[in-house]
Amino acid sequence: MARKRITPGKIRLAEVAKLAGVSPITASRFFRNPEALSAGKRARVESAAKELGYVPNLAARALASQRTEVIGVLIPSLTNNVFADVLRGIYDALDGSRYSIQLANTRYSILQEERLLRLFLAQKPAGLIITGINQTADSRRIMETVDCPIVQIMEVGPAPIDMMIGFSHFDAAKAAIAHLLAQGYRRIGFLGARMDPRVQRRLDGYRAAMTEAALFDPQLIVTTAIPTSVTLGGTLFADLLAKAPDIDAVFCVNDDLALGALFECKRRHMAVPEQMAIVGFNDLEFMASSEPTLSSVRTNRYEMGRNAAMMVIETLEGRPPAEAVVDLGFSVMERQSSARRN
Amino acid sequence: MARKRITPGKIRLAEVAKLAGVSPITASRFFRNPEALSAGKRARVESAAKELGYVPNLAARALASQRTEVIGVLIPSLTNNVFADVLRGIYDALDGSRYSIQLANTRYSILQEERLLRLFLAQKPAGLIITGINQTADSRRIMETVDCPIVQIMEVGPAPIDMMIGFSHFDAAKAAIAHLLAQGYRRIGFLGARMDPRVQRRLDGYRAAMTEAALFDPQLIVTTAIPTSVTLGGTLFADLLAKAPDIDAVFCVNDDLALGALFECKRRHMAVPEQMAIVGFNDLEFMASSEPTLSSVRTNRYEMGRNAAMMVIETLEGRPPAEAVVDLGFSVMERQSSARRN
DNA sequence: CAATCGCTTGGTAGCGCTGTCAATATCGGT
DNA sequence: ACCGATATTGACAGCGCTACCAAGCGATTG
Repeated sequence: MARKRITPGKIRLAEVAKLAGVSPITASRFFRNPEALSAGKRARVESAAKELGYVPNLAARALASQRTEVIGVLIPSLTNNVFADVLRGIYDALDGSRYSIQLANTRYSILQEERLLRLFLAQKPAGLIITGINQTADSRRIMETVDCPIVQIMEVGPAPIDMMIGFSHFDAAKAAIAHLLAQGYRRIGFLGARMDPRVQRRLDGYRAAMTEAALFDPQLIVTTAIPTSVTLGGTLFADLLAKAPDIDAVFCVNDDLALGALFECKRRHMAVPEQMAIVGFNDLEFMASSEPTLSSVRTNRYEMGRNAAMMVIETLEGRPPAEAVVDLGFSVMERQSSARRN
Repeated sequence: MARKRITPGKIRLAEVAKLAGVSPITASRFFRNPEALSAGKRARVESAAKELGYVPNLAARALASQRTEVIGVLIPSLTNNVFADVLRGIYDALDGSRYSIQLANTRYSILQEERLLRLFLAQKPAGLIITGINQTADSRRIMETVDCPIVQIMEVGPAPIDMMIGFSHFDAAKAAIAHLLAQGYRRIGFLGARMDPRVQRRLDGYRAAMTEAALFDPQLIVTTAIPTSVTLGGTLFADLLAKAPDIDAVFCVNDDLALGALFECKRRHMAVPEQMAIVGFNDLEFMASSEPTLSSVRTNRYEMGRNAAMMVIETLEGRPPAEAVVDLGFSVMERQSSARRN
């Protein structure tokens, strides 16, 4: 024999409908599309729901409607402040909306990403936000066949899966180097850690700018696969100085490395910027208040997250954004650490 | 008339069962409790599921079983690095398990927290991780009546709702001050931002230590409700110097403030620690590599997150932890910025 | 040899909601 | 007063899975 209802006191949609004197379907519609009801019934259902403290059962809704109101978010790291800002933007945009977030951490592995993607899509998310433009071929194929809005964030590039929001890491790095060149620096070193695809493109931008200026020298480049940290910034900077003692500036692929380099300069009693200019990337909050203040490339991370989430929502509500690819740009923040030579 | 099945090709449990030559119920059991099956059927169902690429429908499962495999996590901030580490611990602990996370941001508001709590609990989470021990009376009541493991994290205190893992912010701050006193500092300032309950308790610890040493002076305390930042650290430190120019040390409620204070010292050409000792709180990564290296109080944030998640899981699997309240302690990291006077 | 036990397996119904389509109410125009 | 069009409402069945209970089965026991 089958089970009996165990919780006879629970408030279901049927109870609300009964109290409001309408059919369950009408009550259901109230929660999904209130405009479809006549004003009278709408008010009746609303007060009935409030009186009973009704909360819809999302599992039942998801089962019956074959979709969820969950937006999947795939980011490579939870620790990196960069993603903290993006996430904050996403959460802010979704706050108060019907949608919620399912967050997963790919740990910079596109295989892990593919695994998580399959997991997500099996649950029919309402939308998807995924980091970067380098996915496995299988991931791409899966995403192209799935029927929900997808936004790739953090960078822009060719062939978006659906939508895209970010900026050009190549251009941003190139602009940072152009700034150093304009300030009169010539032997500009490069410090890179983790070397994920976006960092690689920053390296490409550096290489392009240096080559154009006929100043490129592989000796100026120090990179590692190790995850970034301030301590690592100091270590890499020491390595760079050992390889190329005559450098007059250093471009760091992120602000942690830049801060580490600054501390290492202090340790060696090298004056910044007189003996060594430093430029970071991302413009985290501390860059503007260090001593000396540190130059960096500002990226609009919060806006990126916020807009990405809004693009998903707008699409879901039938108002897809005019542009599928949004370039948020960047700005080179020129501060004391890269002041003009002499 | 009712709708027809729209997706005839979809792989459901019934298909797996058919291919495996067992009843749907047996197949269902395989996914929930494989040990209950005989070895033969287990293998058959397993290979059938793999062959068809079966992925269970979580909505249907949640609806039928009246529970979910989601652990709710309520934290006050996404930006604060402290919570990033905790989150990483939680995600790591749940990685590979059947459980997933629903994350929400209370923005340091216990009213917001209560709202989110109701939202969460209405969906019958498998467990709950909530920050701190200061909830509204209603929140407490709700949590006490709900039937799922709950872990309060970040601090320990009396009357846990269910389980608890953290450390004493009072003791930690007191130990930091004791360290400064032992090093010979006497006029020790206090810098506080945001002033959430845990920061308040750090202030209490400071006050207790200073009072015991007969050195307490309200002029030494500068606090603000503004969220913390490195820049703010510099500003508050400047305020403190204006109020009490004769201080010889400063205790900052977090490392960002400490870094800001360090930069402000450099700007004023005050030698650290000769003219001004600095101690932070949390021991973020950069504290060990700044110049000079900065003393701090190490807190075990990753472990806190990891253990909290494991406590929830273990309880769910019928192996509740021996101790409901876990004190992870702290350690005072003594570095150059608080080296002995003279 | 029947009774008992423990393990595995299956049948039935229902979890709470919504898609589909039909039915009814409302309305303006002729 | 009639017609068609539009807005509102309702009936039905089913989304995919699992709780509950019962039955099958071989082994053990008195």
